[in-house]
Amino acid sequence: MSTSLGKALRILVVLGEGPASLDELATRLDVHKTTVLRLLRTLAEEHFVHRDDQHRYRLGSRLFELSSRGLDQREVRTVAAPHLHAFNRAHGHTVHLSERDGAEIVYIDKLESLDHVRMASRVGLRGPVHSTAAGKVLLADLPAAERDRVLDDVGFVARTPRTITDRAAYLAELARVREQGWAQDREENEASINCIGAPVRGPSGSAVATVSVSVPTIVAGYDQLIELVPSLLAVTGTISRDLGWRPSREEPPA
Amino acid sequence: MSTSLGKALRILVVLGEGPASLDELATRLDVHKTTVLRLLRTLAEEHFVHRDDQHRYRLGSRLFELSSRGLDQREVRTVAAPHLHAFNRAHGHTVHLSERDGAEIVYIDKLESLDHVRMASRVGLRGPVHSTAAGKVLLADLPAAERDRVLDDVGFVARTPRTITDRAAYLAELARVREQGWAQDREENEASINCIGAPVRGPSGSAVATVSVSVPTIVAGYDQLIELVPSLLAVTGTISRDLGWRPSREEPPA
DNA sequence: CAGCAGCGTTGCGTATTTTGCATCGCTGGT
DNA sequence: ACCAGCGATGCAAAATACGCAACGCTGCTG
Repeated sequence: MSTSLGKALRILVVLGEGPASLDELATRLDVHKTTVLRLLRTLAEEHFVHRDDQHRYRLGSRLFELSSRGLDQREVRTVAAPHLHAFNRAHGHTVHLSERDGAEIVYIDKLESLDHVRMASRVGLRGPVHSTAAGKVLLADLPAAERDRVLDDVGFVARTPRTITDRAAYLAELARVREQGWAQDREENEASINCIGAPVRGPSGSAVATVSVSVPTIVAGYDQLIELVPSLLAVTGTISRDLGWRPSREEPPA
Repeated sequence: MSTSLGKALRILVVLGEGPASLDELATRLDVHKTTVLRLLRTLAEEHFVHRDDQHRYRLGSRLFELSSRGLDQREVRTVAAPHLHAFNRAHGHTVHLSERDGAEIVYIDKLESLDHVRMASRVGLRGPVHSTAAGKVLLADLPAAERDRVLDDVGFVARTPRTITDRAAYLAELARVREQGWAQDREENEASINCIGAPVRGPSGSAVATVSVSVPTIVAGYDQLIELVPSLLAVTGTISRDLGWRPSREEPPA
């Protein structure tokens, strides 16, 4: 639509991979130097990009500020933060808070594992809804009509040999998740990483976000991970109540 | 320079203040609805902006991802993080890590105070170099020539009645800071907030960043804040050594 | 139930903007 | 001192964004 804006945004994305010079950017994006230069100038004026003494560009402070502001605008995140910290300190595993956006989930908070094995995930990153515990949790809770509409957009690409790639099988999995109140992902999204997730509910009773725990198989086996389920459900329960959820109603009216 | 890009960036800035509708954005920015719509579409395509079901726009996940990446690219931040956490846990006050950018300082990390009184600062925000402890630290360490060049860009605006607004007085203050190895700010940047800061040094011996502690006067008086100086110097010393600084040389060769 | 108001959306002609080229200037290396 | 590499600039051509006017949808209100 707006081509110059599109180019500018792609510049930012490329800079996300690391600092770069004007030339590098022009080459990587296949845009003429002069264009890139001018876009960089406006980006720099607004501090979206920073130009250092050696004419290298990197992401600028406005981006950090906006991100911080945007994250704070999410009520779930603010409410969940202290509980996630406590949970992370208690068990030491990587914890993610995610929301759904169409057929993808987005990490809106992440707490690093205390071991030295770290995951490559990151706040703002997106993942498929069909291969993650977080995705299963959020889809399981959706009214059938909306869920089906979302499923139409799911490509069911096999991320690992264990990924569920069949719509019917996935629906069965969702039923299981709904019944037991939490979801698992046994190396379905990333090889050597297991994950469990449970829903955070808002005042209406519907799932607004998910807390999930990711553990590399070398750190802890599946059985050990499953032992964390009660603890995980306790955290999501607390966060939900803090958000105004009233546990009384068993089933949301759908 | 690039007007449409400029408009798009301003859209992002406005959205930083909170979600908004197409109309609100068009009015606030004084840009025609149709233009805003098209810019929002390209922004949304790249996930810089998110459009929810009710046609309200908010900042999108790409921003969060880029911010997270950009912050990780700063070595200081990664190295400093664990030490800052420890310091924050030990004393409970707001801690900032900042770098200099021209005549301003930029917060590249922030740890919240553990009391309920919180500061309005934020990662990515910028502050004047002449009224903050962080600014004093970073300027004090600069070679005279470069320092003078930076000072030419300092407006010396009075942020509070106590702000140093005189170049000569500021130079004297910098000399004091250089001598004692740390800086203070007694309600010079914000009324009712005192602050102390100390330099983080890189392998070359020059200050690459600052750690500063901000405390509202109602929480602790100046004298109590000063008691933290040894502890603060210990943290910055540790971070500096982790960055490859060798304490042997007393004075950098300048 | 009908009419209305508010808001988002679209197509199109105009004109502003961006673009790419050629050229210049600076810096750092040999 | 020269050359190579890279960043910066002015200008003319052209693609692009712009603003207008009008449409359609949704949710009120009479």
